[in-house]
Amino acid sequence: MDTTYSVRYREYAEAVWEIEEAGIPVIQARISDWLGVSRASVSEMVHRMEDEGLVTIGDEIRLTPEGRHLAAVVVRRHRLAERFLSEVLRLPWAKVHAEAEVWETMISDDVEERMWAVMDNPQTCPHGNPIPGAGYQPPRMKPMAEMEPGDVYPLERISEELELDAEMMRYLDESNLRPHALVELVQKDPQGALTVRVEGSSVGVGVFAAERMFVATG
Amino acid sequence: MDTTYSVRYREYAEAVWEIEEAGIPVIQARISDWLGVSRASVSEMVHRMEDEGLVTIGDEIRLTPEGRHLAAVVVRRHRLAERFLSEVLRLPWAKVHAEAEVWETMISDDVEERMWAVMDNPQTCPHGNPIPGAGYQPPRMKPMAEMEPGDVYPLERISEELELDAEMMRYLDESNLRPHALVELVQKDPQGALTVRVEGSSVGVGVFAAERMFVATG
DNA sequence: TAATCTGATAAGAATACTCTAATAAAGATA
DNA sequence: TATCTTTATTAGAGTATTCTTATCAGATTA
Repeated sequence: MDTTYSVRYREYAEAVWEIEEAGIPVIQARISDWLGVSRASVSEMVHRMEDEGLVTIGDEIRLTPEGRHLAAVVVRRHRLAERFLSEVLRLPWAKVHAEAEVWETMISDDVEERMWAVMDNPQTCPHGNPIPGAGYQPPRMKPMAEMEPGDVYPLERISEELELDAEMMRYLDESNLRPHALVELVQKDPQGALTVRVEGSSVGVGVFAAERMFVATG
Repeated sequence: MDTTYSVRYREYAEAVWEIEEAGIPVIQARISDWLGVSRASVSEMVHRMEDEGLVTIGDEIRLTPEGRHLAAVVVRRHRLAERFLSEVLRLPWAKVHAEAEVWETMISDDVEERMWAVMDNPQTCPHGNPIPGAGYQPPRMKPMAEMEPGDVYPLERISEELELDAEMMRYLDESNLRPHALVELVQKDPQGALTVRVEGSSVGVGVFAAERMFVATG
């Protein structure tokens, strides 16, 4: 399935999916930032993808049904791999994202199927992001940045964008800021940086991170 | 470690190792056969590898210490991956070789280490080929083709060359012709094809295969 | 209204392979 | 000895992706 498209096409499709998911307008310049390639390269690639019927180019770049299906496969394998690396291989949290970038392209249909079977049909990656096709029903959520002092909510999700920063992931892991941890907002400084209390200790969270971590409110 | 060399260099190094291990003279034409690329490509590639100090080109192509180390890493990861795919993911035997071709070049140091830890320090791949660096002490062996009617020996090893043929692997698996199975030679036809008895049933084995399967004699 | 910023594109070149076709040398065979 | 086969090499080109540099259109700001 979908070995028809080159690794690079699949990674571009994934990038579009994730940028969309992060609520960022999907324009070429954002894809360029996301993938760390020049804008010229993105221009060429998205046009080739348009020729292949994977995207349409307008005010924004949009996945066609075929492109969306391709992206879903890649994102699914990425998150499933993260889960597998973390749960089965017990690789430290900070490393799973980078490894999964590689795994997402090496997992075949057969291996994917076996991974589902070995784990207990996980619905999200270890950071709480939904695995497409796993039937995850997200609770009501809001960014941690919008909590008020005294609020206590369970952490639900750490965005893909934040996962890119391995240092930050190590910090969150060591601070027990993981999905399902109960988080209490202690205070918010004038610039929006938070102090939260989790498992008995206080932890600082900057604005950038606080806008990309979500707590379940319902 | 060794991300310094491109995937293709690593695959060529692996091919040299395996051709050597199969007892075939390592010349460019054999590498071309083994990898399924043109001889012209092999000529260019081995010269580039010579420039990089990975091989020397003489009557035969020889791995330098650096090239040998590189090849050992790739072969080790290949066989470790086969073991993992077979034992942990329970992928059918006939499929693990092809999957491991992909895995061998994508596994990182971290993942390799975790794979060792999850399995019980395996010494061979599921087909009995030694995992370099695992300290396997091979028993005395001979090709099944050299057995005499009435001989009974445990199967020890199915060569890498035979693994390439997924149909054959399925056949061997279904016939219970796996490492450690006790094999009795029933008869040998004039052209050398064997009839063997394994786990109560009789199985035919052609010359090509019989020369590439080894039984432990000591 | 002009300067600046953001986004998209085109031209031209590089990289790391791959191929086919032509040629040459060495070895085997008749 | 002549021919056939195997092996290695070179020349020339193709592919998929990347880059830098230059240009241009639209939007925003001064």
